[in-house]
Order: sequence, then structure tokens, then C-alpha cells
Amino acid sequence: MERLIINEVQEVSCDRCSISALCLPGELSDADRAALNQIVQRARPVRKGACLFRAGDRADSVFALRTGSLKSFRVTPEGAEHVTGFFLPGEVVGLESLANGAHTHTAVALDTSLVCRIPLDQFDALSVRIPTMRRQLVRVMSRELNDAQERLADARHAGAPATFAGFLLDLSDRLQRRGLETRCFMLPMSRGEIASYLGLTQETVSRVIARLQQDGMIAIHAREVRIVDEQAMRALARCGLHGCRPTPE
Amino acid sequence: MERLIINEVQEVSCDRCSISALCLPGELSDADRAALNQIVQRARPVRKGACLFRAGDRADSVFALRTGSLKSFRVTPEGAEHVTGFFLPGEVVGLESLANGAHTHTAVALDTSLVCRIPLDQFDALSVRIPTMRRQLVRVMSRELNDAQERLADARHAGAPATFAGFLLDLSDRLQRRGLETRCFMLPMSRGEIASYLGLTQETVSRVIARLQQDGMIAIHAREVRIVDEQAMRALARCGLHGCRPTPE
DNA sequence: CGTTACTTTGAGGTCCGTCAAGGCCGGTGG
DNA sequence: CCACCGGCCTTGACGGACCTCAAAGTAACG
Repeated sequence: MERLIINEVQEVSCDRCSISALCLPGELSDADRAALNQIVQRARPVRKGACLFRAGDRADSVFALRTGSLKSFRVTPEGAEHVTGFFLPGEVVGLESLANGAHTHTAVALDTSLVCRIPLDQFDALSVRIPTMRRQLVRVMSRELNDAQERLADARHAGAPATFAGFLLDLSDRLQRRGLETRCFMLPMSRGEIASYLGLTQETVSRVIARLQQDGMIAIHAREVRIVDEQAMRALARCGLHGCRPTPE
Repeated sequence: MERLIINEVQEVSCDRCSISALCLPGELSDADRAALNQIVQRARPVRKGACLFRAGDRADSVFALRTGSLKSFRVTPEGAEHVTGFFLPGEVVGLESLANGAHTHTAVALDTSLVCRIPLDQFDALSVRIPTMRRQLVRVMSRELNDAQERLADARHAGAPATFAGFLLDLSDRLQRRGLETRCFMLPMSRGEIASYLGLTQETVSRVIARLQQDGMIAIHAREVRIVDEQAMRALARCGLHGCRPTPE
């Protein structure tokens, strides 16, 4: 069976890791890469369910996820937890908290995870010497900003099926960026967390999944997903409310 | 009458402008500020309805708005225009386009506007010498990222009234940040543009306005807004769907 | 094997989008 | 000065998508 399970993923090598992409826009010299490698603090395991950081903690570092998966969330004044993001191996966590020096989210491991810590002041010092490095930080943040706005654009206009399809495809694309299996993978999060992230309810997510499955676009058993008809999925995700019905026929 | 009209706002002095906030986290020396002032290209008037930049244009600068107001939008594959942001005097435009070197949005003046252009390469060169400057760029982007995520969180959970209330309060807060009148101001954009920005329809926006007005929370004539009951507005904006009804009585 | 958390499925209500018509200006031209 | 026109805004009726509430089924853990 050719599926790849996210939480079984091998440790990500540095040139696959997007922290490394922080300094590898047009390749980085070996010397510079070594310098970066030296300020990165590796091997800090976070057990499933444990916090990488909590809202309110001092934010003087960013983190790169090497193995496992994380979610980040806020807690609303009413006490409900709102999931704001999921993180896969090779991705950067904590960028949004640099503004005020304190984390605005809490980050929790969905699976036991290994992360690298990059102290900001050291990174800053290094970035003075390496131009590509500071430019790439801006670039990464800019990209995130763009993504956030794009998701914001879709959030209201797309129906629940389109939203969920977009979610799966986003995961798939992010796996591809790391060179992993894109059609068949394991969801590290629960239905409720997906729902919270997408701004839907557990029940709606469940129903949408059932629908997409019986339409033959995906196959899900528990948390194992297979994207069967990627074409149809992309079409579904692309169109908002107008024009194309969830099932056109 | 103590209202202040956005498009009559005086030119924003440099220490009120958030481009300046790019380098003024804990104050900047006069010499450094002068250096920044020199790379900023001023006085480039954009007439109402004209483009500051178009999607696809090379993005090698960011812009600071001095006078007037802008909107930024994408055009969906179906040809509909989706508003992604509004900009008031003292705010920075174009940050989200730094990733790929090309603008992802189009920016259009809602009123005749004056902008400053900051060439990125020159800014970058300057930031090497001035540590606070490069840190503050990260800080500004981080803040934007945070805002975007917050809006994303609200988008689905909040009803239309809460969404609109949040929109007005956001404008009010941004005016306050610039030291302008916060309770009574002029909307530079149409109902349709508000609707597009919030992911609602023109009609819903209109209805919500009518409702908030008859509830005594705001007063609107045409594009002139007065926030009457800020307490109630904040309470409305804060709560999503759960707990508090639009009109609790 | 029982407890607990997660997931699925069903029935009913509500908010908002759609469609449609009418009002309020500002502009243009007679 | 007025009539006409077009854009923008408002208001109403209706239907559908999704949330709420409720309960049963399933998987993971001790």
C-alpha cells in the first residue's frame, strides 16, 4: 500500500525544511548554512497533547516542525477553543506572535513531535551578514499573509463542501511541497478540530465527508484519507457559491 | 459639529505614519529618521478611481498612504471583484505582495490620495545599519498576519450584525491610532464594497445597518457614520453566534 | 469489558442569499 | 430650472444551507 502516514514521516532534512527555506531562496553557501545550523536548537520532543507554547508566553523564538504535527488555537472569551492552524513537518510555527513579544496562540502537539527552536535575536544577528536570509523571512511572512487573505476570501463565499475540499487539497499541497505522498495520508486532527478550523460544526463536517465519499471524490476510513478524484475536488474547491452546484447533475 | 471626514484629513506627519512606525518601536534617532525620509519618494497623487498598482505588476516597493483612502481587491476567476482590504491615512499597502515579486492584488483609490513609495532594496540596505528598523518590519507584518487570522476566526462564527459591528469598530480603532476622531467619520467606500470585504451581500449590509440604527447603536446618513453606543457595539462584535443574541431583550 | 471520547445520523429552526421592485440622490442635457 | 437618467441604496418575500438539539453507533483506552 502506497500511502504515507504523516506521523510516521521521517525526520525532515534541512533542505526540505522551510526554516531552511528562510535562507535558501537562491541557495545558500555551505558556510552560511552551517552558521544557521548552529543557532538552531534541535531535538526538543513535544508529546502528544503537550504544549509547545501557550498564549501569553514570551515569544522570542520561532519554531520549525521536524516530525509530527501541531495545531494552534485561541480561546474565546466564552471559553471555546478556536483552531487557527495546523502544522506539518517542515513548517514554521510562531510567526504571527512576533509583533508584541508574546504568543497570541497556544500550540499543542497532535502527535508526538520534534521541533527546532530558532532564537530571534541570534537569527537577527545572522541576518545582518546574510542578505538573502532577512529577505526570505519577509518573503515567508508575506506568503503567509497572502494565504490568510485568500482563505479569508473563500471562507464566506464557499459552501461547506467547497471549504472542506479546499482544506484537504491544502494539506495535500503542503505534503507535496515536502516531497511526501499527496493522495493518501492520515489526518492528524479530529473532526471537531477540522470544524473549528474551518468555522463549521462537527456535524456539518461529518455530513460533508459522507457526501464527498458517496460522490466518489474521496475515501475516508476514520482518519485515513484518499483523494480519489482530484480533478473534481479542485473544481469543487475553486467555485464558491455561484455557477457550480456541489453536484451539478 | 465635531465629526471628522476621512477624505478631508490633513497630511499625516511622519511620526503618525505607520511606515515611520516601521522604524520607531522605541524611537529612532533623528539621523536615522532623516535617512529613512530620504529614501521615501513622496507626493505621488492617485486620483479617485485610479490604480496605485494592478495585480501582476512588479512589486519592488511598499506604499504608505498619506492622504485619502484605498481599497485592494482580487478578481475571481468568474470575474467578480473581491475586496480584501481598505487603507486609511498612515497605513502601509503592498506588504502581502512581497513574496513572489508581483502584486497579487489591485489597489484603487477611493478618494484622491497621496502616497509615499518605499523602494524595497533601499529599505533593505538601510535596515542593515538600523536594527530597530528591520525588527519593526517583521513586527508590522506579524501584526497584519495576526489581524488576518483574527478576522478569519470571526468570519464564520459571527453573524452579519457582529461582523459589521466589528468592521466599524476596526475602522474606528484605526482612526484612533492616527489620532483622529473615532466616533463620527465618513465611510470612503460603498455598501457593495463593504459587503464584498465582509463576505456578505449588499442587501444584508443594508439591513444590518438599518437594524443597528433602529436599535440606537449607530447613526448613518449616506456615508456618514456616528457610533452612538460603543459599549453595545463592542459587546455585539465580541460574541459570535453562541450565547448572546443580536438583540438580547 | 466498561468507560470515554469521537463520529455519525436525523429532525427542525434560523440566518442570510437570491430575486425583484422601488426610493434617493447627483449629473447631464434640454 | 426642470426632466430624465443611472448609480447607489433600501425594502420585501422566499428558499436553501447550515446550526442546534438529540440520540445512537463506533473506536480507543484502561
